[in-house]
Amino acid sequence: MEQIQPSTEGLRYRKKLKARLAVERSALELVTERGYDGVTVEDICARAEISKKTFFNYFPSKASAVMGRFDTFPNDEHLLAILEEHDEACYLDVLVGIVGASMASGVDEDIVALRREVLRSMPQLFFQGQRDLLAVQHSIAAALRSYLSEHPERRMLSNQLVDEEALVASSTAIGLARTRSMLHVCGDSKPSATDVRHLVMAYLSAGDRVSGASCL
Amino acid sequence: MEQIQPSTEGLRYRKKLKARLAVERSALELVTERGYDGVTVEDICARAEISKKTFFNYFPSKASAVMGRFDTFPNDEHLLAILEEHDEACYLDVLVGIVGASMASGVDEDIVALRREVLRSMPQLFFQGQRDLLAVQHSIAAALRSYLSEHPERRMLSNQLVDEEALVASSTAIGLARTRSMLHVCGDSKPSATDVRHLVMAYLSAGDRVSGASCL
DNA sequence: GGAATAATTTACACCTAGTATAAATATTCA
DNA sequence: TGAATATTTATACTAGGTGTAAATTATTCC
Repeated sequence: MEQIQPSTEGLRYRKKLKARLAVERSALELVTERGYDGVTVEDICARAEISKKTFFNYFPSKASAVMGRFDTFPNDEHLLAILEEHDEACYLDVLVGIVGASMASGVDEDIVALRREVLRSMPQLFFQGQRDLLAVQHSIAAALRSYLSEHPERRMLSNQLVDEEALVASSTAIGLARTRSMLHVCGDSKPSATDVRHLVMAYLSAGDRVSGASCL
Repeated sequence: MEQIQPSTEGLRYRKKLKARLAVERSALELVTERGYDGVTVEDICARAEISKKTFFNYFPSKASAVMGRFDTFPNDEHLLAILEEHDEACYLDVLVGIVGASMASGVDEDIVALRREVLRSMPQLFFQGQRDLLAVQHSIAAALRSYLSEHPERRMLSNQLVDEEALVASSTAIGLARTRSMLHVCGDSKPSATDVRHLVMAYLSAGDRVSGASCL
């Protein structure tokens, strides 16, 4: 029987876990004390007692140490497979679900609570993760290009080209995932992907209920 | 009679304009040749024959030289004033209109065409401007916090806190503006802010017309 | 337990975006 | 032309992020 994860126990593994936690905790504490821009990666390294290079072995960016990594976000083939599989639901909901699930995976309770505190008091941080989300967005756009080409019946913007729908969709999916995260962190409900989509729909259509409407 | 723009003619002004154009042209040409990541700011400076510092006097970031600046985006008081003024329309449409207008202002025909070409062949670039959009988004969020506090009747997410609505709204406005820009650049229609909002609404609701729906 | 081997960490040097400062240069206007 | 002013420049710096090769550290096999 082959093991999927090369090492899921042993000293090496435990140290890794501890180091990763130390980094996340240090990052969140420092950001709480001095704000995002008042903290450098080297500050975080110093507190977590690791080198800068090790930091970047664990986290692809400064933001990811504070905001969480997209650990389990599937690679391109896997993503496509998931889309193929969930052909009963709106693909946007599927994507928003995956992005959400990959955001806070494998992090301990403590860190999740700390991060929530930090985000509640500095909601601008919701928009710091851009660089990391870009990779996610690219994957999504690529997967959708294949998927929608092969399953035109699943398209939701039939008047646009497939490439355009993929572009708009990847952007929308990330936007919905972020909105969901904001609602979850700042409020106290945990809306489903579908809930968030409905909420945003209602939000957008509320625009038509104002006096004059449609002018710009 | 006081002049609003300190100098709208004279050698100094003309040189400025020429330099700015040279930078935009150089940036777009180089990116066409080598891709965004294959070009450094210093490459652009070399071709445009200016120093790096001058580059950053003209443009707040590398991305802004390629994608366009937000020249005329109003400052916080002005933005608030605009919102107060346009009380007949959906505030999202107002914001999307302003963002769109401030993106490609004062640029010559040539550059607009070049930029369009570049974006059509490298649509990932639509997501490069993040850093610059962040400032815009902050302004919007701040303006909305005041505006919605003083005009609760204009709120569109009455079940959430004002701060939450401001957060979601600023994010949504930027998203809509980007979607509009994508549709405009990649397609050949120029949808209005309201059109885009309606299109996205239709898009989101199309998700409910699939077989199973609602699961994640 | 100890040596060979493999995985990680580290120090170090490097690249690039972006900022600050002060000297040099160009423009304006009298 | 020359004084006042705006702009550019050279230069040096900070910070995020990457690549490389040496040094640690864990594992494994005897």
